[in-house]
Amino acid sequence: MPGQHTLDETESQVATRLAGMDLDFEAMAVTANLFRAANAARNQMERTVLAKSNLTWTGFVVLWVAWIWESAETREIASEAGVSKATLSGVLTTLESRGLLERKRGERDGRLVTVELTAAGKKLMKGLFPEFNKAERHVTRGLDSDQLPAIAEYLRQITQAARD
Amino acid sequence: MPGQHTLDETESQVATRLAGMDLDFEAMAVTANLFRAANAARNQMERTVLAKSNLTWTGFVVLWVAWIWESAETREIASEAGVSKATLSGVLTTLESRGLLERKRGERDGRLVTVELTAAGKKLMKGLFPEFNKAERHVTRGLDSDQLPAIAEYLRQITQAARD
DNA sequence: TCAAGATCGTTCGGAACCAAACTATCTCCG
DNA sequence: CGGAGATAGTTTGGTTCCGAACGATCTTGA
Repeated sequence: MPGQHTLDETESQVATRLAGMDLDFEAMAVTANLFRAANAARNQMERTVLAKSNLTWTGFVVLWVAWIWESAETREIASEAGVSKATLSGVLTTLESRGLLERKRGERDGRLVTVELTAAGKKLMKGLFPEFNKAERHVTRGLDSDQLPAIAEYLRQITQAARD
Repeated sequence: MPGQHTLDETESQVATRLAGMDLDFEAMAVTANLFRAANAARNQMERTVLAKSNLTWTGFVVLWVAWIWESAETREIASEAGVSKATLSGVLTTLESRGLLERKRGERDGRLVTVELTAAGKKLMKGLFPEFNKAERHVTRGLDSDQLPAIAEYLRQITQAARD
């Protein structure tokens, strides 16, 4: 059955294929598995939690940030959600047209736009987030729970290092 | 200067805002930081390594998989790259039109398509990958190097758990 | 006071992205 | 054989995504 490789097969093929090159294989393994893990977790959550509410990943993250902060400026949201301001602009239009949030021009500074969830948006998040959290527990269930805080900290280090 | 929050500020706001709800905050911290880290690392690498070759992230990953396996079937590539077959189809068309790879219909099985890098594609990857690996080292530089294998293993566990 | 520059969000063009529908091919079994 | 069903990749339609260019607004300094 050619066509599907296990993680181990892939990594040993990588080692063979790149043998002799002056590379940091341990750093490579960390980043490669970082992307694999993030992708797999995202796909899983999109399928099991978000699809039934007809939300995209980014749409959910945007709602989540605005929900957590009660009201957020767009540049905050873009930064937290990890998308460009151009992308955010389109996503906000989509979510606004579905009545989940509202844009408000800044009064003190006319360039700014703040985003606030509508009642419908708040209700959606209130119902959805516990389910989302269940999925978060699901994808981390293979980890020793004593280690979770340490793992979160490792990931923060990567984020920090990647930001310059 | 409102507009930028640190990681700590964000996490403490989350804790405050969701206090009292029955949630697994440690699992939440792991997944939230997983996505932040993957995003930050990806953006960093796109800017510093991929942009100068006019490659998208996915384009690079597709080339990388085909390069590592010498020749790969599209379903393998889609699975390794973490994209749908529909997406892959479009990306392959883009890369093929740029002369970086070739599609070949399977001879034994006429449904299959295998992908192989052209000479130009191989040359590109050979020059690019060491630079990419430097960026991989850069984003992991905040981690204790003794811990790297263990961290890679944690991430494999997440990938595994998210796959069902 | 008022231009020059900085900063913000939107728009534009083109690539990436997915689910669902579709075409082509293969496999299985009666 | 030969049709029913499974499997592979492509197409379609609509959203997300980004960099670059753009207008609008604010800030700064002469």
